[in-house]
Amino acid sequence: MKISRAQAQANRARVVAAAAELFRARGFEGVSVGELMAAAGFTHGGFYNHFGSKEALAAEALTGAWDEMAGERAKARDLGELLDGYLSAAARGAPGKSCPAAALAGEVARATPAVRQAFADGLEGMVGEVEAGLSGESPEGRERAVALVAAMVGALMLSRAVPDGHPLASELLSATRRQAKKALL
Amino acid sequence: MKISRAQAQANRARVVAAAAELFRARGFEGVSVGELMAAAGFTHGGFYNHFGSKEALAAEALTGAWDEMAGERAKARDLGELLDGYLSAAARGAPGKSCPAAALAGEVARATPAVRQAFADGLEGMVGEVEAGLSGESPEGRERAVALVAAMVGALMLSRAVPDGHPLASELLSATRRQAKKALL
DNA sequence: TGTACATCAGTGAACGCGCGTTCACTGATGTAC
DNA sequence: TGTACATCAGTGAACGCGCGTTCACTGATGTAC
Repeated sequence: MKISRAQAQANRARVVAAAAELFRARGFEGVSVGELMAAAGFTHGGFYNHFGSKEALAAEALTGAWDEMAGERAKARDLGELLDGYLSAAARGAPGKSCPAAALAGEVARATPAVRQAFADGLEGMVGEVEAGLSGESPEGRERAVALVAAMVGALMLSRAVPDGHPLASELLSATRRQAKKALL
Repeated sequence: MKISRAQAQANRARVVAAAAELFRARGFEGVSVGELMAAAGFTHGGFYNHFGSKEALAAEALTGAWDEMAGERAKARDLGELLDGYLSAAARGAPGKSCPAAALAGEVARATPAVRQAFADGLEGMVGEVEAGLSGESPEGRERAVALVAAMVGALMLSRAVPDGHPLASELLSATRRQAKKALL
């Protein structure tokens, strides 16, 4: 059965959205094309009507995840609020709905150029927004923003790697929150 | 052909050492049991004489990688030197020989409890050494050390994820180096 | 507006492949006497 | 010290499985007249 063009485009977007969440939750290699299509409500065969390969979808899904993150960031009224949301137990427990960098940086380092570029574009956007949130203009604002983003991503990622309930799981988040606020606000 | 017990133990150690490097360079899922054994100079069939499963080896290899890192850290004379070595272009280009956290944190978050525990043990060791290197005793030394470790790991990992030659690739390293030294020394 | 035909999104079987793991076999090592 | 036998580290073929990808088919949509 053929489907209307508008419907087909909407279906394609459903696959990208499902991928944006599943890839973050379980990694690129941890999700099969079949699961991706099933999560969007389809069978696997139609995948290649929309995407050239699984890797091509990965790049698009990454961009989608970064866009979603940018929308979340826009809700924070200042940098302190952004830090509290980013470095929270809720974010730790919901990798599929939070920062693509904290979920996928390791795999991205070994991915195709298109995926790495999409990653860098999103990361650059995050750095820019963090810089804009820093109090007071300063020539080293960019440097401070870059270092802060690294600390945020590192803390969330390490917190997830450590066993649930391990002291470091919460310490990584709270220590980075407090030290960052002390240094930057 | 059977082998002497001492030789068998040495062979086993060769496999763990090969795994410690290959897993960091290409990820747990990116290296097959056959490649691991070949890198150590054997055929794949003998693997299960030494290890219960690939995941069991992963936990051992992670511990081995952390021990290796601790040896490297001991060479730095102070925290500044440690930062310069950790956040260097050389470290960025040699994931197989540098920090297990920056190479594997993402995959560890989805690994077995034994792997996550081995990861946390090594990370705790790193935090302890960084804390010992901080100038001046302070009640918040632990907190500062935890936040610094998060920043270091995040910066190295993100630098690798971004395309080679991208401005952020070197900025992440230098910004974190400079901001850390400013805040902590 | 109505009809005939081309298009193409989605289906589900099938492909080739590499993976982790198992197994029968080998022969030097380790042990019992 | 010498001999006979059990052990077990390493080999390489084989297993079952899930993966990414391909393909013939379907039928509603879109288009030409």
